[in-house]
Amino acid sequence: MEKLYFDHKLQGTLIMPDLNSQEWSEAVGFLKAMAHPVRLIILQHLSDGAKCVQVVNQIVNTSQPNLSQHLSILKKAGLVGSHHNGALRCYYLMRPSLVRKVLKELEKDHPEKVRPRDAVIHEGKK
Amino acid sequence: MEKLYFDHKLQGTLIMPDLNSQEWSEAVGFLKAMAHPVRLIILQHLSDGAKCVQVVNQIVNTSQPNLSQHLSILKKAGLVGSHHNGALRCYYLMRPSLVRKVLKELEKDHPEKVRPRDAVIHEGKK
DNA sequence: TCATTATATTAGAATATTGTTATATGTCAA
DNA sequence: TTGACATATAACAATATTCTAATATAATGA
Repeated sequence: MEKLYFDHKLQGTLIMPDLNSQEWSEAVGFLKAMAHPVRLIILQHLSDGAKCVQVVNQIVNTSQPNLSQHLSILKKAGLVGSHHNGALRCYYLMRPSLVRKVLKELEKDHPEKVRPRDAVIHEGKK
Repeated sequence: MEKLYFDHKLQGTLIMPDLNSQEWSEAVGFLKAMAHPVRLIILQHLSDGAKCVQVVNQIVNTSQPNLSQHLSILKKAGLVGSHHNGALRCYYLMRPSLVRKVLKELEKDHPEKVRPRDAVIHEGKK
């Protein structure tokens, strides 16, 4: 993994032009972590406030070990953190704004007006 | 795949409460499609305007068949569409607003202030 | 200390994703 | 029609992800 696909020095005026290689990987890591139904549900509920595993386990319909693994994946990606609360362990968002905004964008799934720009670029090889 | 993890009828005031099962799958599909370095680069560049495969191929550092496969994945997910332009094929965003906003959120990677809410919920089993 | 509860870790099979190589299809221009 | 170019598809090996079952750890209360 972590093959280098792209040299960002080439860029002009794009969204995300200034991310270095590591930040780019982090961004992909965020998306990967979110791209699973169980983990997206977890994030959805953590964006409503920190919760202990017990509670999350009641919400998400999967086994305890599986839930624990998914939480671990979210943690490694840097999307959530955790702290102890007695015998319990509670998780919270580490990137609350990112997570909430992405969820909101996914929510309003207005099939947007697509207007393929007329000026299509096709220079071919130089 | 497509196991059912969650019954949305349970929900209170969450982000994305109103998505039905199919819409939820679509949302996860969007994230999955975006969660790959090559595909994220493609989306980044398409968000700057429709482009033909040739041009994308100059930007992304991978083989032609591999690029074609990634474009196909993006298309199946519903994130991009394509049209012919003579012998060329051009791709454009089908969800421009979604893609751009997610990219922008990933861009400003301000490690956000995390304030785990004091009122942690831990009701345990009823 | 011992059980109990809460959570994490490990191991492994099943499945999915990825990249490469080879080949197919479609368009255009000569 | 033929050849060159542009892109897609198929087949397959390599790798990654996922879930389950079993086990481990850690805190709490009797």
